[in-house]
Amino acid sequence: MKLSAVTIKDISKELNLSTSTVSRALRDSHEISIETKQIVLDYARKINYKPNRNAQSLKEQKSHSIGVIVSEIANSFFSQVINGIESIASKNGYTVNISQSMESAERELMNLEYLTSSFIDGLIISVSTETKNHLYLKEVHEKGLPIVFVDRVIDEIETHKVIADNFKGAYKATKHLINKGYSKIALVSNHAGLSIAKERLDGYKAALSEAKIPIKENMIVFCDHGGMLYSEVESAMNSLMRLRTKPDAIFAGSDKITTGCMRFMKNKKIRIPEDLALIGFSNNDLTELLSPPLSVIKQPAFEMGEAAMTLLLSMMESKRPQQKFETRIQSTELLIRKST
Amino acid sequence: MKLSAVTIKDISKELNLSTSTVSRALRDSHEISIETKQIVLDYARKINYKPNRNAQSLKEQKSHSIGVIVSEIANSFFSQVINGIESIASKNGYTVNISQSMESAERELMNLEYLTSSFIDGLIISVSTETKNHLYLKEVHEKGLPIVFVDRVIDEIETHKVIADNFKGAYKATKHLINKGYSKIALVSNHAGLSIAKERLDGYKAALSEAKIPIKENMIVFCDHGGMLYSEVESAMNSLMRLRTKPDAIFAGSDKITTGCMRFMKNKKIRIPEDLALIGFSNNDLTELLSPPLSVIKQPAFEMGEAAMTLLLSMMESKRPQQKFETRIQSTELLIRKST
DNA sequence: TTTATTTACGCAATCGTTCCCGACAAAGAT
DNA sequence: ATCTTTGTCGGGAACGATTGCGTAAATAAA
Repeated sequence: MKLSAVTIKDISKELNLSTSTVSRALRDSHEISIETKQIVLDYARKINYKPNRNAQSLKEQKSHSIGVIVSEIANSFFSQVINGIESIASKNGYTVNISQSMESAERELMNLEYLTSSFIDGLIISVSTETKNHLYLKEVHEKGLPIVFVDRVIDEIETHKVIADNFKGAYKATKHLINKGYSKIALVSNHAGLSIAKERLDGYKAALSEAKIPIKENMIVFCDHGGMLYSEVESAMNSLMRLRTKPDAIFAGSDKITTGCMRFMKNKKIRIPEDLALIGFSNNDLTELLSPPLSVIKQPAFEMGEAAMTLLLSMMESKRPQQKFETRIQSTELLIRKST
Repeated sequence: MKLSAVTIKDISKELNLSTSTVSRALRDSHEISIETKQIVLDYARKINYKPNRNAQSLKEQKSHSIGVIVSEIANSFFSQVINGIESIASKNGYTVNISQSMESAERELMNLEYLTSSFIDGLIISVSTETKNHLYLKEVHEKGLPIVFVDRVIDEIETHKVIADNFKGAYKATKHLINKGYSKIALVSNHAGLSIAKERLDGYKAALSEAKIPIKENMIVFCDHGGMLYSEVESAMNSLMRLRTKPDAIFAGSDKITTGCMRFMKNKKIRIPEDLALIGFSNNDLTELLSPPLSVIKQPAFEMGEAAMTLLLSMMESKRPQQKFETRIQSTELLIRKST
C-alpha cells in the first residue's frame, strides 16, 4: 500500500545507519546502544513508520492472523463468541479472519482451504451441521496448524476444545419442564451427528429417565441444518403435531430452532404455553421481548470466545507442539420466562 | 506456516526448471510452452502447491484483503451487510477483515490504524455514532486508500457511498402512522450527527409537514450511541413520557433503538399499539415474532453489502485513481404488522 | 546461406524485514 | 604488553514469488 511508503531503509538512510541497526533498535535489541535506540525510535515515530506486515510475516513465517469459521455470524451466539475472540486477539496483535459455513460442509471446506493456504497461524472453528468428513481438518491439524474447537467439536481430533455444558443445560431445561408439570416433552434437535446435539439429547434423556418418563423416539425430531431453513423446522414440528399423542412441551436444541419453533406456533396459532410450552437454547437478546417471553438456556458465548482465543494463543506461541489438551466446559444459564 | 512447506523452488528443483519458468507456468504466461505448463501444473496439483500469500503480497505491494469496520456485527443489519460484502469478496479472491467500533470513536480509530498499517487494499466503513473527527480517515483516503462508505457516510470525504433511501423510508413510516390516525408522532433518533439520522429526520418532518402536523422539537429525542445502551433509550423514552401531551406513536430511528423502545414499553406495561404505536428501522428477523409483531422499515442490507464491495473492487483494480464517484441509494421496504 | 524474428527458458534483482556473522574499538584480564 | 571479553554496529543472505532482461535454439524472411 502507498500508505506505508516509509520503510526501514528510509530510516537507515536518513540516520546514516544500517538497516540491521534500525531493525534491531526498533525491536529493542540489547546489542544497540540506548542513544541509538532513542534516535531511531524518535525518528520512526516522527515519520509514522509502520512495519510492513507482509514482509514481517514472510520473514517470520507467521502471519499474525487467525481464522475463525462459524456457521453464521448473524446468529447471536456466534457473534458473541466472535466478540470474545476478537477482544483477546486484538490485545495480542492478532487479526481475525472470519468466514461462514452457512451450515454447508462444502462452503466450510472452501473457506478452510482458502484460510490455510499459508495464511493463518491458528484456527478456531465450530463445524457445520453437515460436516462429517473431517479429513482435511485432520490433515492440517497433523501438519501442525493449531486448532481450537468451540461449541461444535470433533471428537476424533485431539486439541483444545471449548464447549458449554450442553448436557446439564439440556437436563436443566427438561427438568424445568417436568417440574412445571409437562410430561409429553418433545425434542427438536439439531443434526444428530453434531457433538452438541448428542450432549443435549443425553441431557434431555437423563432428565426424563430420572422422572421415570418413558423416552419415545417419535418425540425426538431433527433439523439437519440446525434450523437455518425454516422449512426444516416446519416439517419437524409438523411431524410432531401429527402424532396421536401430541407433545405438551417442546425443547428446542439450538438458537435458530428455538425461534423457528416459535414462528411455527405463531403461524399455526398454537398458544404458548397453554397449548404447547417452549424452551430452547438461545442467546438472542430479543427472546425476552417475544410473546410470550421465551424461557431459554443461554450459553456464555462471549466467555467461550475468550477462552478459545486464549487457548489458541498458548498453542501458537509455544515453541514445542503441545501434548496436553484441555476441554473447557462452561456452564449454561437457565432463564425462566413465560413460555413454560 | 508449515502447511505450505512446498514452494516454487521445490517444484523447480524436482522438474529441473528455473523458478521463473515455474512461476510463469503457474500464472499461465504466454512465454511458456504448453507442454511445460502442463507438466508444472500437474506436478503442482499433485503436491498441493499453494502460493505463499505473504510473499505475493510483498512483491505485488497489495494484500488481497480488505477491512470492514462496522459498529457491531451482532446487529442484524450489519451482519447482513457483511454477508453481502463477503459473497463478492471471496468470489474475487479477497479476504475480509472485520472489526467493530461498538459505537466508540476511539475503538474505531484504533481499528483503523491497525488495519491501515500496510495491510489492507481497501476499506468499507460505516462510521460510529461518536465519530466527528474524521481526520485520520481523510488522511488515509488522500494517501490513496480506496474507501467505500456504507449506510453511515461522511459527506466531506468524496468517494463511493452506498446508502438506503433513508428519507423515503422515514417518510413512508411516518406517513403510515399518519394514515393510521396517529397525530402525536415522536421520533427516537440516532445521534444527530449521523448522516442516516439526518436523512431520517428529514423524512419524518416531510411527512408531518405534508399532513400539516406541526413539528414539535420536544417530540424528537436522541440516542447518542444508537441504542447500544438500553439506558439511553430508556431516558429518551422517559423524557417523552413526561411530556404534557404524550405521543401516541413512536418512530424509532435504528435497529437497536426500535427494540429498545419495545423493551421499554414492555417494562412499563405500555400496550402496543393501543397506548402507543411503534414503528422503526430494523432488519431483525425476530421482529415479526414479537408481541405484537413489529411494523418495520427494512433495509436491503445484503444488497448494500454487495454493492459496496463491488464499488470497492472497481476502485482497487483500476490503475488510475478514480475521479467520478457515485452514491448508490437503495430503496427500503415498509413491513406493516401489528404494532401500528 | 545469411539475417531477422519468434519461441522458450534462465539469471538475477526486487519487495521489506530479520538475523547470522563478522568487524572493530574500548575495556578488562593475565 | 598481549590476549580475551564486551559493546555496537554493518554486510549480506535469507523468506517466496514476480518480472525485466538476456540468450540459445528454432523458425521465417531475405
